[in-house]
Amino acid sequence: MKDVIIKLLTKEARLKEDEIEKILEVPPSSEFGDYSFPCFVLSKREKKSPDKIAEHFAQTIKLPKEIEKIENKGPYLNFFINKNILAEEVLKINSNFGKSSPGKNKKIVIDFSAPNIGKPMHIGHIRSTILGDSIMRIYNFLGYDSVGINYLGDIGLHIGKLIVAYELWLDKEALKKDPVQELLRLYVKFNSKEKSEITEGLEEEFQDNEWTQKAKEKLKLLELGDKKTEKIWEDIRKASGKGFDKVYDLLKVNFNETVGQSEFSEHGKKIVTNALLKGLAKTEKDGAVYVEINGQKKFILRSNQTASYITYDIGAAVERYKKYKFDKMIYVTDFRQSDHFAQLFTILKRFGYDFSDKLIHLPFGTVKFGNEIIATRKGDIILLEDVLKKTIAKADEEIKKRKTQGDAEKVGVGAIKYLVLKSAPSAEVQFSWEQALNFEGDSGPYIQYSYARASSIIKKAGKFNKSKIKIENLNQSEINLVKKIYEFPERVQSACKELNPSIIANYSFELSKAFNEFYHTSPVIGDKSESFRLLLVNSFRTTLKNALYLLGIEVMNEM
RNA sequence: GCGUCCGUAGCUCAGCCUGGAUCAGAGCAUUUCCGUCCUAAGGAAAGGGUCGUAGGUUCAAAUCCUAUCGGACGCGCCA
Repeated sequence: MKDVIIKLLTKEARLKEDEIEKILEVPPSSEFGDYSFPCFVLSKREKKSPDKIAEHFAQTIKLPKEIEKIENKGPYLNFFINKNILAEEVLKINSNFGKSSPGKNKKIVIDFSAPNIGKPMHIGHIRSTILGDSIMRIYNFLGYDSVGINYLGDIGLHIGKLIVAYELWLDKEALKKDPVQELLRLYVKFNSKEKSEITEGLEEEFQDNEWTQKAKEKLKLLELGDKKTEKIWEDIRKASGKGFDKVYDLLKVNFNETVGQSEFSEHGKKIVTNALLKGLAKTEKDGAVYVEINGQKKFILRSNQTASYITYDIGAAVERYKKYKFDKMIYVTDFRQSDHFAQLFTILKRFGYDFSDKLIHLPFGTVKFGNEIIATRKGDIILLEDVLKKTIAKADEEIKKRKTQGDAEKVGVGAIKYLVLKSAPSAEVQFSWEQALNFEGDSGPYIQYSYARASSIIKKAGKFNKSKIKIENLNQSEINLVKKIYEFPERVQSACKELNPSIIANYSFELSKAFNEFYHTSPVIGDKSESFRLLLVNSFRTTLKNALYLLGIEVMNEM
């Protein structure tokens, strides 16, 4: 429909297609038509007022069948498209609706979730996980071949701390019963010990005390391959992995590859050594290696010759490119790491890796609870598992109240996913129980509910009667629904382009709203336009299902 | 100090990249109405905003530019 208008205008207004595409807009109200062309741009060339130009077009343009009428209103040329033809198009859609293949033969690697071993997943982690999963689904939907990687933080000082704590205070029974809680207890206990020895007046984060030293020693032992320490590390990884899997199962998030950061220590160091030989990096007197970026030293190897955070990332990036030859790799992490990734990309480029141009960092804002940013160190966190349990319990309650056949897990998980995805990635997210447990209005359950209602109609009707369809005299709610459905493919494409699933989340809500209005004004079964409306409901259902699929939210026929 | 992000109704957020039309849109909360009818996790309606502030660019600014205030964050041989 839009392309018909664009074609028409290229001829009439003598502008290029992409120019028109840019200017053509959707008017603020449907009284002004479905598309609108503001004539300001032409007024200079034509030496006429935009009002006059619009008037001229309105009188002279010959209309193709897809367009019902055009009107000039001030400087605007308004197009009213033929709703019957649009409706016909919408009734034809199938389960592939919205798919296209701009991504054919293109490979995308997405690095997301990436929790730290030994720490539990709390609500601060859900964003990377849910966002990354959704972005992967969107890419796949558009024909890309995407690979999801979970890059586990299995090395670093927090591991050293845990090993110390594990040796001193482990409660074996507790670890068996609830590995996540026990590891958290150990971690918090260590940190409180460490903190108790901080000297007043000095920057606490930078202080090394007896406890910090112990943790560093363990880390060194681990690097040297000490058997006993390695065993503990393995135990911690296993226990921790159990906790992660539980969450991923609930969220139905899958990865193509799960790999520990520690794997890339040697690769990273080798690259640094080579760069050093080529004079691309410099050495400090004490042996630490650095690269100078904008006059600042960025260390890529410590003085004791062990790897730093960025060393692993350098190794991992190079190895991944070797393995996947990706067209794009996206890191989905907290915005606080923006500088880190900018530096990583610069370093790779300087070291001669041209694929560095294919790397993208998708930063997202912090999830806050009250005014606090969640810190594992203090232990005052809300576990992701608990959040999910609570929303699922609420869903269960609601289902029981209604005596229907809903799936509490799908509803509860859907509520959380929707809550996370409806905000643009760059925005900070304010987590509150009130919002998480609100199943009305702009929420996941509202949308799932619309789907269930639609299913219910179709179930009751039994079968479609495709032969007897007449499309005429559509009412406003039918037109709105048709138009909304028709928008879907465009929305998917912009969500992909902008790496922003909230576009689809908002769309799902708008679509559901359009359906619910239709539902109230237009009875389906027994009505004289039953056959048409039934097919419309079916198209709605197909579209909503696809939209929710892209968000990782499941639908059900009853709830 | 340098840098990044955010500031739109009481609260949570769309819209800003790619400036346009009458009242700047939703949801929650508040007030009112809708149940013999496909699931009321629904629908209809009301109140509520000088789009942080001040300049500028433009025929036109929530949207672009500059400055400024407020908030979050980054600048470590932590990850």
